[in-house]
Amino acid sequence: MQDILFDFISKYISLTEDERNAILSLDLFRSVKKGTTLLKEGQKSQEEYFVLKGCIRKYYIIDGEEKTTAFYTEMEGLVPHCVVSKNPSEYFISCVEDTILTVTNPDMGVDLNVKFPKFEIMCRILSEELLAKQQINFDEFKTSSPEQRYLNLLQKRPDLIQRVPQHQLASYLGIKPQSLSRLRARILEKSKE
Amino acid sequence: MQDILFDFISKYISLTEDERNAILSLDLFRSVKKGTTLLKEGQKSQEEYFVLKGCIRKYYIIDGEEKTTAFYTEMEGLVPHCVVSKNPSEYFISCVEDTILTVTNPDMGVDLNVKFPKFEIMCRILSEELLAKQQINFDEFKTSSPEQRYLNLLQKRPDLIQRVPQHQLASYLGIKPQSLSRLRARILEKSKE
DNA sequence: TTCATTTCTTAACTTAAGTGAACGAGTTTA
DNA sequence: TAAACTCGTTCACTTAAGTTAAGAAATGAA
Repeated sequence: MQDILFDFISKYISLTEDERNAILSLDLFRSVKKGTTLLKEGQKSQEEYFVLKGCIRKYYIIDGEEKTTAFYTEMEGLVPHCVVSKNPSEYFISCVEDTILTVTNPDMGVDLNVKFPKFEIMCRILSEELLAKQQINFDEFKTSSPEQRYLNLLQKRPDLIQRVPQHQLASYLGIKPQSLSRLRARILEKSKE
Repeated sequence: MQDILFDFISKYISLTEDERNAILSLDLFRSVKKGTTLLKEGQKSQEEYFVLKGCIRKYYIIDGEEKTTAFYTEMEGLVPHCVVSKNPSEYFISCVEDTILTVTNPDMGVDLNVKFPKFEIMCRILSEELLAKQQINFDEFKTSSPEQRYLNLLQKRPDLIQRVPQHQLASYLGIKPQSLSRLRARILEKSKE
């Protein structure tokens, strides 16, 4: 399981045996069952997550309705906003599938960064990459219709459509579950012609 | 003019006289007239911008139509995606108003980071803050209707609605100019009752 | 298995956004 | 100054998403 993590890290920096052991000694790995809630609205958690296997989602509850705004799958990391802001969380995080992830907190990051400055570099690169990706995603979302967004998702993350319930996908696309159903039927109808 | 920049930096790190001079010696400041295009689709620019005064916008041209996806005003910085990806730009950047900004390139950043490691720290903090803000923004966009988005903007950045043309605001809100007009009329109508 | 719950789809109706066209006000250009 | 543009608004019409409700299918628990 560790191998997945080290493979990922090796894309950004190379680690010595010592450094690997330092990481392993932190005991980061956790297995969580489908449906487990990792973070609740109102909590002041300090936990950061990195998904090794499985899928977790972020969602708000607005007027009693769940609004899923993000999914994180293999090789994707999530620093909840409350960790950065030190305020109570505005949202929930829970497991869509049985999931294996690493759980860290900012102090551990600081420790590692002091011992191994390489880490600071990797974190900066990761954060910049993520920001760039995020902005492109946001732009695509703004400039396209729900139908285009769905077709786009079908291209870019076909796995998500398989592994995630429709009603969660719907709010991820910014629409209601009924509209997603209808939209899918419409696309199917078009493709028949 | 420099004071604005140093005031901003001082929120994150404190600078010595030497460091200030090193920054000033780089000759970063540029004044640009309203309407000037800083970056065109297809270009491989290496320029990063930080707005000291004025307003710039990022827009795509899709099917011959301008789609504005972001505005950057005082104290906001922008690293175009093409700088990170080294690919031709997917979008344009131009000035909504007469604007004063700093223009840097990644090499200058690297130089500064080597001479003054503080800079690396500030960049990381900025990038993390920005990512967090960006994600909250995206979540809000996904979970609200065009009308809610407009009302939200009215709360959070009332200045934008004054200084930016309506048709640019419209695509920023993910809708057509006509729809924004109608939506505003609708809100006005409601508030009369 | 059976019952309850969740999830997905369908349908009818409402509401709002997209589209195409027209108009007036304000700007720019020749 | 006149013509050409740009910008915002309005209107009529089309299309798609929101809403409410109902029912079928899948899932989970007793």
